[in-house]
Amino acid sequence: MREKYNCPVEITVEVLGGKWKTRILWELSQKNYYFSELRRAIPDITKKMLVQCLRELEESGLVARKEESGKIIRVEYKLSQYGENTIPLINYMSKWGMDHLYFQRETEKSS
Amino acid sequence: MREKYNCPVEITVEVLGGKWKTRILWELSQKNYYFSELRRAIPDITKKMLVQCLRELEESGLVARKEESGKIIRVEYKLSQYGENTIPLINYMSKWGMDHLYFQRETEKSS
DNA sequence: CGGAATCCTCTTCGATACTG
DNA sequence: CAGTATCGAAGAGGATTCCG
Repeated sequence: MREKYNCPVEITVEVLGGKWKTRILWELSQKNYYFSELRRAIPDITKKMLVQCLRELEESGLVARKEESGKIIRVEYKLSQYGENTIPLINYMSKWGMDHLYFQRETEKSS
Repeated sequence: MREKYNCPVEITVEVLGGKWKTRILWELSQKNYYFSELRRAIPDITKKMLVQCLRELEESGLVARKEESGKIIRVEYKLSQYGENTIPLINYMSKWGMDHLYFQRETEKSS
């Protein structure tokens, strides 16, 4: 986090910006995921980016990581309690995206 | 716009993503701006990026551009009627950013 | 004033290989 | 299974110059 922001949306862009973070949060808003499940849910993300984004979301306090040690190690990811505050925002972004897609399709037709 | 999306937030990221677009929309949600005013309102953006982002927001149908021809050319930018639909989203992102800043400051204290 | 056009840098992201 | 570590490509963004 920087020291000074001219506008609060800059903070949001800094924390949730980039290609993948909102997508990951959207998945985690549906249910908890093991790492490998999350990869299957987002097939086009690379392992590296998934790890990297999850780490950064964890650092931001939005995502909680739980290691299940056994013969095979599984790691569960879920929204932290605080992270659940992002759900309305993610839902809003999701709705806006769908509406915008519809708008685009309509304006294409009439051109 | 692509053809296929796995998740609606991808659309939103594609249209509003990047460092500047939400910031510009936030300014335009406050009032209409002449180009030069907008530059002063967002001092850290370069002229190139401002022009580029405004063009893309125009193409997306969110921003309207009005040229005032006179001795000196002035161009007014404002949200299009459709673009006003982004205001609630921008406000939500703004509120989330402020809340998150507060959260970060608090968790820093206790560490 | 409001751009367009280059050129260049830096970050983001992807591909691949390796590890406990 | 859930990661690290490197390397390289691509694209976003910045600095500068020129234009009507």
